[in-house]
Amino acid sequence: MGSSWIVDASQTFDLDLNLDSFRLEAPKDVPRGVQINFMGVENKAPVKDETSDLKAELERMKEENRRLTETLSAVYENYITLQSRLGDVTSMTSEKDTMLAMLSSRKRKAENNREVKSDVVDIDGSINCNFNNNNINVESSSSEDSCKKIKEDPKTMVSRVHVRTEPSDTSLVVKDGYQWRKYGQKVTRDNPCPRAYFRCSYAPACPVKKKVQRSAEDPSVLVATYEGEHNHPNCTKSETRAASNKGASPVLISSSSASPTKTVTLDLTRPNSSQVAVVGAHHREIDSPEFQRHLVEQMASSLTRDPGFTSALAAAISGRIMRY
DNA sequence: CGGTTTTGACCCGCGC
DNA sequence: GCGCGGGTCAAAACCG
Repeated sequence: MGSSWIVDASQTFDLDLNLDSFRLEAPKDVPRGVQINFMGVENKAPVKDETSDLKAELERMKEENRRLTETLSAVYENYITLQSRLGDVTSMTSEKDTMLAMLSSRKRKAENNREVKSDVVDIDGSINCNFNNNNINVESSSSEDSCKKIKEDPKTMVSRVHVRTEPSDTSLVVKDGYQWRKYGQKVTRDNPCPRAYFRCSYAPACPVKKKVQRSAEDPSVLVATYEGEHNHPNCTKSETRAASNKGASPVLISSSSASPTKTVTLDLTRPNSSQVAVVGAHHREIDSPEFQRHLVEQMASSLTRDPGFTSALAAAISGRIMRY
């Protein structure tokens, strides 16, 4: 594993989840029919009592906020530690795979061109981890791909995205913020699952192509291979509308032809995960406002699409209302 | 009605 | 030259 950058999304936007900031308990001695406001301030209370109450409340909230911040920091550190350990373990695994692949490569020289996945993993030493659904692994290479056209044109960028989907999901749809038109499907020799061919339909002149096929080893994993670069801006809305709720939703990290290798691993399934670890990506791309905006959009859409998050939010709100 | 998907046919490069 | 396999074409079907 090479150098790495940690992008802390909390640097760009604050998400204050301290629900205790919105205390809705009514004073116990408030008679029925008396209207109170949501700040817990009784209109008829004397000014001095009100001030002291507010001060006490403020101090208590500060203390609670401090404790929550410490807890969050501890969780974040644990996350980073686990992430690095996982990276170590998987890189060791990929090194072992490299040795095995090298030993067996001579025996199956004729099939080397079809061993794209393992080759890319060997060359990149990338992480191929799957925490749970929607976990994504993006691999990119500029010249190591087996595709002949790519070898003829070394500037053509090829990136590979691994998307874990629901086992019941049989569609070959990978939502990546662009609008695609399927132009072919083929059953290949080394994989019983058909491979779908897509072109970017947002711009007729856009040279980008996408191939999507289920992994032969793990049918719940979709492997999307992107060739070329989009020559137009993103079109998230149209893609979202066209793809509806079907398909997995990775984050597309557009790759420049100059970067030989790129691995991006995102875990969008944790509602509290505000950290994104980007390994081996170009710093300028991470710093770019477009990248960060896209990141935030994807995080927000991931949260709102998550039924668990929305139901928990609804339960929390309704619980507060019922208590009140 | 226009855009998308499906699917069989066709093209092309590679290995034997 | 021939067969094989991956990639593309294009007409028909489908859908909103």
